[in-house]
Amino acid sequence: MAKDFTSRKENYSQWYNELVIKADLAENSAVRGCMVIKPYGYAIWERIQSVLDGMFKETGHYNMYFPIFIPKSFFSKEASHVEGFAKECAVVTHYRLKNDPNGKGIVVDEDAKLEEELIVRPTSETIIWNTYRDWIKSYRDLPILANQWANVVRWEMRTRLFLRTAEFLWQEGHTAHATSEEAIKEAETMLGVYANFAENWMAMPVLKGTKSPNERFAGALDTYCIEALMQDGKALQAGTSHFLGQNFAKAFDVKFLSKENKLEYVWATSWGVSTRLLGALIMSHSDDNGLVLPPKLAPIQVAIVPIFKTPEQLQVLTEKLQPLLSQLKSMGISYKFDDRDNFSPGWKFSEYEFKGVPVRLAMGSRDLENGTIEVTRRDTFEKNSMPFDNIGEYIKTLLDDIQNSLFKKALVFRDLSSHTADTYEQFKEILETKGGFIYAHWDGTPETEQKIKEETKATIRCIPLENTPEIGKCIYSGKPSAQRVVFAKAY
RNA sequence: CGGGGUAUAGCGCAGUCCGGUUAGCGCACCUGGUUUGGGACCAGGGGGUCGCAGGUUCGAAUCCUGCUACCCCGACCA
Repeated sequence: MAKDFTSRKENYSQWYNELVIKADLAENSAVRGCMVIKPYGYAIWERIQSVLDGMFKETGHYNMYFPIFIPKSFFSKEASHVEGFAKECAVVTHYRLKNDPNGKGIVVDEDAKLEEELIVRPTSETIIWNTYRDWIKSYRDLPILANQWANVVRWEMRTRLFLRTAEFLWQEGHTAHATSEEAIKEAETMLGVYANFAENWMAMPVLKGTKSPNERFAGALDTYCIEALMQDGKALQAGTSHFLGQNFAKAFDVKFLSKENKLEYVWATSWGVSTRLLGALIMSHSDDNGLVLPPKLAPIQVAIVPIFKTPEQLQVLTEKLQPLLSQLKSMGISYKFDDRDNFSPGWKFSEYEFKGVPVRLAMGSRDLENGTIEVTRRDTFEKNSMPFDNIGEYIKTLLDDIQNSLFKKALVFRDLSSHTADTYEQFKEILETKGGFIYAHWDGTPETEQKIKEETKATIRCIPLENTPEIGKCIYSGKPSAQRVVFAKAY
C-alpha cells in the first residue's frame, strides 16, 4: 500500500490535516477560521445527528429553533456567562451596505447603525431563557425538555478543522425543571446518552466525570463531561452537560408557582455536542492509510468493486452481484456498487481506504470461475477470498465484528495510556515521555490547578464519576485529597 | 498583539541570491490510442495581469520602497 499520509507518529497535526483533506471530509474556507464541510464529511455528521436525535426523542426531548442573533443586553445579564464568552463574540452593528461614494466597491452604511448591537450566538442560553420566562408560569408547564440543532460562532484565534472552528454545527439542549434534583438527574441522564453514543456508536471509550471549577461552563454550578483520549496521548472533550442551577432563571426572572402555591425560580440544564465529534472520530481510529470508520456511523459500510475490461464483463458481474445488493439493502446495510469505468480497481481500492469504508468487496472473472468474492476489512487489512453464496450473512457479522474490535482496540490503547502519579516529579516525567491520562491527587483548589497548568500545560480533564475514593496528598501542594482526578494535555 | 515565513496555472512547487529570448515542472483537466485483480501508460493539447502599488533600468518574477493577504510558533480556546 502506498504511503499517502504523514505518519501519525512523526507529525500528528499534519497527519490529521492530510487525512481530513484526502478523505474528502472538509477544507478551509475563504473565511478565516471557518470550514467547508464536504459531502462525505456531512454524510457522517448526518449519521451522528440522526442517531443522537433518536436518543433525545427516546428520553422525552423535542426540537425547537431560536434566532442566531442575541441582543447584547441579554448577553450581559448573567455575569460569569458574559465573562466566559465576551472575548470570542462576533457582533453585528449595521444592517445595510451602500455603494462607496468615492468610487469602487461597497461600504457599510453608517446611517444604518443598529440601536442595540446583536451578538452572533456562541451558545443560546440567554435568548432561550429570555423566552422561557413567558412560557413558564406554573409547575404544570414544567419540565421543558427542548433541544435545538444549530450553528454557533466563537471567534477563536487559532482553528483546526472540526476540532476548533470559528463557526460550528452542534445541538444544544436547554431544559427547565421544578426541582434541583430533577435538573441534576437530567444533566446526568444526558451525559449517559453522550457516553452511550460515544462508546457504542463511535467505538470511542470515554471517561465520565465532572469539571473542576476552572474548567466549568460559564454560568454553570456543575459541568459533567465525557473525555476521550486521542492517539497522540492528548485528551479531547467530546461532550458536556451542565447543571445550571437557578442562575439563568434569576438572570432572566423565570419563576413558577409550585403545587404549594409558592413562587420559585426554575432549575436549568444545558448540554451539547458538536461537529468536534467528527474530529474525535477521525483521531480515534484512523491510521497512516487514511480514515477508519466504525460501521455503525459509516455512510458507506460496504464498497463493491467489480473488476472488468469490457462492458459485457461488467454486465455479467452486475447480474451476478444483483442478488447480493438486494440482500444488503434488505438487511439495512449501506453499500456503494462502484461500476465507474474511468477509474481502475486499484484507484478505487485506495479511495475507499482513504474514506474509511469498513468492508470492501471485489469481484472479477477469476471469482466468477471459482464462485468466490474477495472480502477486505479496513481496520486490519485482512483480505480473504470467500465463497460467494451466503456472503451477505457473513458481511453482517463482519461489520459487527469490526465495530466491536475498534472499540476494544481503542480501549486497550486508553488503558495503556493511563497512568498514576504520586509525586509532581513523576507527573511531569509521565507528561513528557508518555502523555495520556494521569490519575493524581489534587487539593481541590483552583490555584493549584492553575499553577500545574502554567508549569506543565496539563489541565484537570475531569473528576471521574466512577472512581473509588482514595485518601492521598496533592502532588503539588501536599495537602490532603479525597480522590484522584484525571490530568492530561488537551485539545 | 509579539516572533518567523510565504505569495508564480485549479492544487503542489522550482526559478529570485547573481536582472537578459516565448516563465518552467509534477498532479489535475481536454483529445486519441493502448490498458484495468493495489493509485496504468504513450502521444498531443488548453490554461499565467509572477499578491497589489510605485521606483531603479535599454530590459524586472528577479533589485529597492510601501501596502495587502495567508501560513506556522506564542498569547486566546466555558
